[in-house]
Amino acid sequence: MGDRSLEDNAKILKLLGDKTRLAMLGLLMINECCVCEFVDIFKMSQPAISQHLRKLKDAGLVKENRRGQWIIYSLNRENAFFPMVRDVLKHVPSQEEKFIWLEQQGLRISCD
Amino acid sequence: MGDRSLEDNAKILKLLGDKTRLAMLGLLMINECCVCEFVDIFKMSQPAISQHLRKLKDAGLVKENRRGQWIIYSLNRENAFFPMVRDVLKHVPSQEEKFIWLEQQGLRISCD
DNA sequence: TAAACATATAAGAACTTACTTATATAATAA
DNA sequence: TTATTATATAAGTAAGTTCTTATATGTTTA
Repeated sequence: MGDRSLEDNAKILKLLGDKTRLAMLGLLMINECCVCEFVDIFKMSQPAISQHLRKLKDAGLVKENRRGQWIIYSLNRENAFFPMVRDVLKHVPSQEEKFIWLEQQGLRISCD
Repeated sequence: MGDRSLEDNAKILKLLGDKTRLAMLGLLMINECCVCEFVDIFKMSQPAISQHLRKLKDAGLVKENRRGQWIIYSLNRENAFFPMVRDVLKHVPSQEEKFIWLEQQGLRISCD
């Protein structure tokens, strides 16, 4: 039965069902981002941010790339569930203002 | 900030992030359905089913209609998040086989 | 090399979730 | 009216989630 696939979909949706992770994905849809930027944006402890990113990485939704001392996270557009995530994010308010705010604070690290 | 709306989106996605509720919505996208049919389909206790439906109803995603002794649940297509739910379900395997199975078992109640 | 910075991991606490069993409510049928 | 059927609610429990603080790892800079 196709219930295995349904279950996989549900797992991805559960990951999206947290406002921090949903916003993270919204941000990554616009641009890659490093951990310390997420910390500034969400005003959340660094371990809390790391743990959210770990979940997204374990699901294969994001990938990491070390750039010097920073670890830059980006969307994994090859993931089987990426099309669903993209479609979900079309219904979610744009997170662009958060990048703008980051830039205004002089806290921007990763540039495109 | 638009974070209130983001949070609302996340709440809906959290509801979809459970395989039983996700399948329920997939079924309701095809046809309305009563509680006892859900019980047969998911082979789950009646209170468990009722509690899942309650959450979907509290979020405004489904509505109920009494038909005699049965309470028939259907999608609330007027809900602000319905378009997102519809788009999500496009990425989820069809639940139609569950209705077919129900019919084969002679357990179908609600007809369209 | 030592200090500072960026990130990850571990352990634990508070809260939430998804069941369970028992019981209440409402409609129908005998 | 009584029994049966369909559904909801309540209370309790086990497991899961999301933080916290403390610490470890890896990189850069002085």
